[in-house]
Amino acid sequence: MEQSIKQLILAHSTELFGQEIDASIIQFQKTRKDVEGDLTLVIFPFVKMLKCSPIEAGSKIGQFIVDHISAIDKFEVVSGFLNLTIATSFWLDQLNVINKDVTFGYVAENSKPTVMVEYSSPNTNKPLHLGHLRNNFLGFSVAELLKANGHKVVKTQVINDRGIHICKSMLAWDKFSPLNEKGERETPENTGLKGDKLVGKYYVEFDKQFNAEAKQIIESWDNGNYDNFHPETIEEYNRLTSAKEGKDEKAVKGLDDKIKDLAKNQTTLLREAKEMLVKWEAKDPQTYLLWTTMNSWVYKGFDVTYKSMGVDFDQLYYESETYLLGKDIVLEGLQKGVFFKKDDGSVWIDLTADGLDEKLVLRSDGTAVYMTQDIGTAVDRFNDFSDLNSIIYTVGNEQDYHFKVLFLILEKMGYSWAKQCAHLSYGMVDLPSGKMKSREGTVVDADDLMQEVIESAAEMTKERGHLDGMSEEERTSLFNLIGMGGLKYYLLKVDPKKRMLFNPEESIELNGNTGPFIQYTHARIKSLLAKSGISLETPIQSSIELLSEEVEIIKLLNEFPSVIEEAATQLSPAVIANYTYELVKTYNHFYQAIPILIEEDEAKKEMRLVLSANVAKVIRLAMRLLGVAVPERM
RNA sequence: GGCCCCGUAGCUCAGCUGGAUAGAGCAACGCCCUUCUAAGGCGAAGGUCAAAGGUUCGAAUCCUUUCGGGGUCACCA
Repeated sequence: MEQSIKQLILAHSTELFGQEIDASIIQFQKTRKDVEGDLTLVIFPFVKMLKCSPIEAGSKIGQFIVDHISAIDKFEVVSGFLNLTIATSFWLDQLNVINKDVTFGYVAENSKPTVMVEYSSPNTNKPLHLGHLRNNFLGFSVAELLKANGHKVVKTQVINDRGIHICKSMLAWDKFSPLNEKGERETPENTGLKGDKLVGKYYVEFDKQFNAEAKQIIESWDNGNYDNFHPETIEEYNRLTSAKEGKDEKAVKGLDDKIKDLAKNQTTLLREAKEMLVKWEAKDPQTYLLWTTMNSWVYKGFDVTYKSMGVDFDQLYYESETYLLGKDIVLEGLQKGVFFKKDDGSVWIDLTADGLDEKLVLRSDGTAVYMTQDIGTAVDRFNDFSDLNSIIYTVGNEQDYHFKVLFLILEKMGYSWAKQCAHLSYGMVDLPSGKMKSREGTVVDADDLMQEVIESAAEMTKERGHLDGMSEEERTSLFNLIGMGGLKYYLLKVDPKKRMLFNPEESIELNGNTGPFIQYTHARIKSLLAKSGISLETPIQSSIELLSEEVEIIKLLNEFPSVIEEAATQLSPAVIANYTYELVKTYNHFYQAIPILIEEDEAKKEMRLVLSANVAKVIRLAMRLLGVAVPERM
């Protein structure tokens, strides 16, 4: 509709304004709810050209549109805004079109280039937490959005399965796990613990012992006992200690942290962990066995968590398999002169000309760093998928700098696809108590949270739900659907880019802008339709009069395709969430005010049922994009 | 300190490619279930859009500065 008006004005611009006009000055917006009309044209840009008042200009253009487009019934000019009223028959035609389309709003699949969406990408040394939930729900949803917008999508993750952090858990398990009566160390089988939880337990244990050891070292330094330490270390300690003199609290804390780091580097535990990493890189059989065993526990645990989350992956990448390729590419780049080597043998890239720093890409001992493996993984992916057009990395915004550098390196290496890569950077999830810190035990475990949310949904649904005649199995799956739906919606309704606050009480709310509220509306419509027993196939006659409440709904339904497009372009599920909430609120207002089943006029009743059915359909299609299922009853 | 992000109602968030009187939810207050699921609806209340300048017919939205919060600048990942 906007397009046809635009074209009309452009085609007759000379006639109307005495000159050619630029398309950009034709600006439409939604008409305010408190004035009459469906579509508003902003008149201000035309005023100068016509040299008359906004009212005169608006009237002239308005009359012209009404004369030429039959679907525009009338117009009204209010202080520089031309409000156009669209004929009800137009809206009814739209409703019929929407009604016929079972995947209304979705673009035909695979009609656009292939996109890879990376998300989750956990370390294999500890269980998934609340931050991962935001990441996973976001990544999954963005993948769905891109599919609905016509792209072919490959969902992936890279598993950070190697590195010093993994060795820490391995070492701690090896050293500290108690033996049971059979002489076995702790395993998921003999403890009943989920694999990722067991490994995480030892990661925490490592940290505990490690800190205790560092503390002891600092104490001995404080007591003037410097035996067994390198003179340089002692010198550094003395330098840092004396620097504390007369400094404020914050500066002293910073220096204390540096002293702590210094002491940590002297611990036997860290030294042993480093030795283990070297052994691992040398493929020492015993270390390798321990590594594969413990990783397999973690993967089993993750699988359970992913299943509860309702997310999946088409292709997995393991850092342990891509870091070598990364090293090769760095060496290739060194030949090409993209990178340079320092005296100690470490390899760097100089990005100062791009306003960034020098960045390490290979350690002096030749081992890979984070960047090395990310380069390898990216190249690996484009090798694996010949039709791949771009990669979207769902990673927290604390890594903004890393990805800026990564994309720049790939570009300098001459990969044509480098410019297509994007970092879907999302904000951290804060708790009311502050930031989540795994070391301080303030993380919210993903499994625990999901379980709590489902239990809470069960409790509240038993209280107020409509569960008669439902089997135990159906109930369980309903509680799950409501609990998880609420959690996903809660995490996705906020703009991904923004840091967000996770309030445990709000996350299980059922009222207001929540997942269950939307699910409830869907269930209520389904109940209505079930009772009606009407066929929704036959088109509605366009002669029916529409109430403003009905037009409002059709208008919103009509926007759905462009909402999907916008959400996909912006990589923002929040756009979908906000739209759906708006639709549901508008529908509820209608539902409350207008009789549907009890309407005596059959044609009106049928139209309202078709309208309701399509609201339910759009709710379902929209929620599917968020990974949220909707129930038939609740 | 350099660079990046953020600041909208008591709280959590929309609105940001400039357009009409800045919107929701939660909390607090009042009303509506012998009409279809009240997990709902209606009403009232709540704002110096961090502050100050600038651009513009018009600024929450764009630019500059200041203040406040966060992130990042590792031979960690």
